[in-house]
Amino acid sequence: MSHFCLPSGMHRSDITKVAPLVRRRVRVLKGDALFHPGDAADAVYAVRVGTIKTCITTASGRNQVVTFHLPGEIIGLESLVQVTHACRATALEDTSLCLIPSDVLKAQAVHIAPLRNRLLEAFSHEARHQRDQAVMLGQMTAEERIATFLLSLSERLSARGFAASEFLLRMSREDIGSHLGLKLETVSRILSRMGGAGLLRVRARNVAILDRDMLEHVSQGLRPLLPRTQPQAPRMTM
Amino acid sequence: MSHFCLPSGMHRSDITKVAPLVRRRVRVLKGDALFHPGDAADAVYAVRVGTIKTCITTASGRNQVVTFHLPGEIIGLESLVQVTHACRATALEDTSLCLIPSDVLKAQAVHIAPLRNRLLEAFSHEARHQRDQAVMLGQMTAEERIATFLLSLSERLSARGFAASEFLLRMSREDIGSHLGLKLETVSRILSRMGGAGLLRVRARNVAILDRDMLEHVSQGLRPLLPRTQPQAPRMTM
DNA sequence: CGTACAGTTGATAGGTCTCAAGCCGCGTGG
DNA sequence: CCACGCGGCTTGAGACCTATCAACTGTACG
Repeated sequence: MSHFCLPSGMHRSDITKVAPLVRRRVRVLKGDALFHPGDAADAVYAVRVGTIKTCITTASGRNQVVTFHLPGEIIGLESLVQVTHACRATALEDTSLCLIPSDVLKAQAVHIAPLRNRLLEAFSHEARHQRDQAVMLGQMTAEERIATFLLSLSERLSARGFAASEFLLRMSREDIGSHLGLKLETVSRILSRMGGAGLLRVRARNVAILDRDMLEHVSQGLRPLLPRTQPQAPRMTM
Repeated sequence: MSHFCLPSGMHRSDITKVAPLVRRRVRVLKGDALFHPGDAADAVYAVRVGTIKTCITTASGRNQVVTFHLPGEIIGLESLVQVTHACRATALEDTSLCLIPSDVLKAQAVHIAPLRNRLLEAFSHEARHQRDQAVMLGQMTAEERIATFLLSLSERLSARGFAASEFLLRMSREDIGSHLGLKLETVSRILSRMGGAGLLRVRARNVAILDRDMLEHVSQGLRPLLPRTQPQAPRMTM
């Protein structure tokens, strides 16, 4: 339940709470990086408009999308603790962010109790989010992962005032797959399948959720898998 | 690299730092629970002797081992932020822990800067750990996962002064599988395979790492999979 | 209008799961 | 002390899901 709403970063209200600390705005063009692995980690960011993905590269050179950051969400909390970034943060569309220098944030946290608590909460939230992601990757099928992912996107977007049931996927099929531990072909197939089953309407990167209840059932594995090819006569009378 | 040393909780030195705050000791017998989901989350624990597993149950009723907590590691950091536990913490052997009430910890953190930083670090560490877990589940094969898991155990045990290359698995094959997103049969098969290949010596829950270099190669997918059946004559001269 | 890239779809291969049978170690009780 | 039974573990055969390889379509952009 509560483990499976997978938004990341702080809540909406957090943005306004720390508003006085914001030092400047940053713009990142589609495809450009906000920071690279190895860069000095000296600021925390909040997405104002746009979308950012953070990717990590493993020792063996494989890449994985760790998180998609939507408007209102926080990036780079780790810079309060570490000196360099481990991830690469890339803009999926032209994006503008608020920048708060991490030393300012740390200095202010000494005096302001609510801010301290907010930081703890944000970290805790991040840990929970990553744990839920691990649980998802550990035991969900491809269909369950994609259903969960779409519902999470829907929820987070609607929390920011966007339409809950019709939205644009800012990321490629490959990005989605990377985030969910799947290949792009599998993502594509399952989106098509969900479209065919009437759960979604998918046209390129436009997605409309047509049957949210059913999608939730799928996300919890309560439903036999959707038909792989066409349904056929399910079982003849012997 | 640094992403794949997967210890959880604070470092060794943390234990002593917060020693004055410790209010009492707790003992949990093998198989018993330290706390259940829904229980009030009002304390943070540090393992003194023994091993604890924390499990989460998803909305669909499936269970997953989130973390194994070895001596020196921290449990229940979330209680600084949340009022109830989401996980179940179970002892894998008779275990004794230090208990620090979370309100005491929070109160002290107001005055003691190093403690504050420690808490942030611990949270950040936890988030990183969970992220690495997600990356592992997202793209590693069963062999890579198990190699990574064994190396992580070895590293964490040796950090606490235990032997690095020969240790006892406190958890069942099923627990390992649950933690790694695999079934117990797969865990068993792969341990056997690694034994047969000379990387390990496995007898029941005793594990000895015989070829750490090779195990590291396997953990990074740099090696063609170990032979599935018996090694046979590796390759005859045609 | 053609190139390039993202996405779709098909056929096949491969890894892990499932189901099933047996083995082993250990605690219990005769 | 040994027989027994149970849970944890091993091993095998087959099915299933997802990856892989490949062809093709559509679409954005020069």
